[in-house]
Amino acid sequence: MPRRVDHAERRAEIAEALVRAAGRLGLHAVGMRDVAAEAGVSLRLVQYYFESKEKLLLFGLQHLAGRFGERVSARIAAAGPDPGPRAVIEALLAAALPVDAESRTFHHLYTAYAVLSVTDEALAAQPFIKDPDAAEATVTALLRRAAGAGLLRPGTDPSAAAAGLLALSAGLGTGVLVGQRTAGSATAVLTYHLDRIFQPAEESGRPRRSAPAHADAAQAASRGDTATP
Amino acid sequence: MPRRVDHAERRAEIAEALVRAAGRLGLHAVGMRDVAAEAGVSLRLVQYYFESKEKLLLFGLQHLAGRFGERVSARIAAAGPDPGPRAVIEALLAAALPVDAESRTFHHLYTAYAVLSVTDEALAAQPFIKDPDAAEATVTALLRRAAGAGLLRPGTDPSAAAAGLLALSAGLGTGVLVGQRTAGSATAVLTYHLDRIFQPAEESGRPRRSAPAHADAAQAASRGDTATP
DNA sequence: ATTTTCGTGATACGAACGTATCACAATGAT
DNA sequence: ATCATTGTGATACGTTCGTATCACGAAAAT
Repeated sequence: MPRRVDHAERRAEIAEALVRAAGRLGLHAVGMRDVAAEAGVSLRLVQYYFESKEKLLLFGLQHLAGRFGERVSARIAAAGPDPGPRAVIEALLAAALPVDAESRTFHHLYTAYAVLSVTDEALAAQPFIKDPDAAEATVTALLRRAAGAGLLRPGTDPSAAAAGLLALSAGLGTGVLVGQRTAGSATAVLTYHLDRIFQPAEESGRPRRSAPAHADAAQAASRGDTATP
Repeated sequence: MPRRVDHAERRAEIAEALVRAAGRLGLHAVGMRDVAAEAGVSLRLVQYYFESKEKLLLFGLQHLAGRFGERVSARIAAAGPDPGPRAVIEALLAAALPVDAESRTFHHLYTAYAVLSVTDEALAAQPFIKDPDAAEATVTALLRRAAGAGLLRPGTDPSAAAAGLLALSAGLGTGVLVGQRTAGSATAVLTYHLDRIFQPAEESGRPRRSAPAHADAAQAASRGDTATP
């Protein structure tokens, strides 16, 4: 049966299997055999396409980061053509919240990798640690632009606010992940804090694009139940 | 040599050893033999005082939570007699930031446990998941009190702000842990956000107790270097 | 004084894991 | 048509892990 096969594609499939298996069993508990079974191939094949477990893990992380990037881009694109700074930031931050199965796995494994990177220097050297840095730079730039356009409340420091938003989103995500907080409440808290940064929409001319102002929903949902009807 | 021995104390010592070993090797990599070696006892003793690894891990988590609680209390007590709401909140949040070796280990292992709890229901059922809940309730109450005393900026929602602060602190902590952010920058961002919640100090009568207003240090240090001279 | 219980060490066991080896079929090159 | 290369399966190896077993010394109970 051994036809010529696309290595990159094969590796991607196996990485996908790793992500699925790790999402189910936990990254610490997943073994080569689990990945092989999940991918529907033999153990040997996993060994063949990734020489060692460490390389598999590394590639899995990169694969995950790539998929996450695509997800964020898609969300931003879905915010419509030429979205305002707030819409972009909102899409960016919301993409990181574990609201569905896919983003839940993202957050789960990202956190697991982060924990591993504390004691594994090969992982610590990986650029995924620097990804948040890039995200922060992006949000900072966005906020600066918004500040220039007078969209922010006075006295807002774009750099500090950006760092805060990213950390907030990450912290909320973890809260959702461990079941301490619902996805709805996390979103509400996020919206609340965006409202504290962005100037409230003025009631003038054309209807505003974003922020349908569930500012009060924030307090209601902040502690508790999902928004699902 | 076998004199009568205090079980509770012994278990605490072993749990301490577990924490040290896990802080060094990572929670995923620590085994019973590592704990035994770290505690300077035989493998059998670890087995004797904790029947299984799972029980050891569970006890280790509780032990860690206990020590963390003491740390927070000490920080609050160190804020002086009858400290204001802001001082208490500041102490609470700052205690969670990984600024020294001890708090670093706290954050590292807490996060590791949190990740494990996603796939391990025995861990998920553990009350340490609920501890953040209690902290959030405390901060919310504190903020409510402060709001009543007119210490907060108008329009602040105590519940949403409390949730935000806790999540912010957790997120910043993770950033510091993985080396994406320095302890100094995390503290600065935290201070910035507290400044955005609490009313700025009025320049009246007696000198104010807290908040020496390094509000501008926040922007300077937000991206970068430690505060160490 | 004897017996029972408690604390401790040494060592063994079975399972699971990552990795390595061997064999061989299918393909592309010559 | 032959040969080297590539893809794949089956299986074995050595290690490490959590746990279990056995033995024995010291204290407490009788």
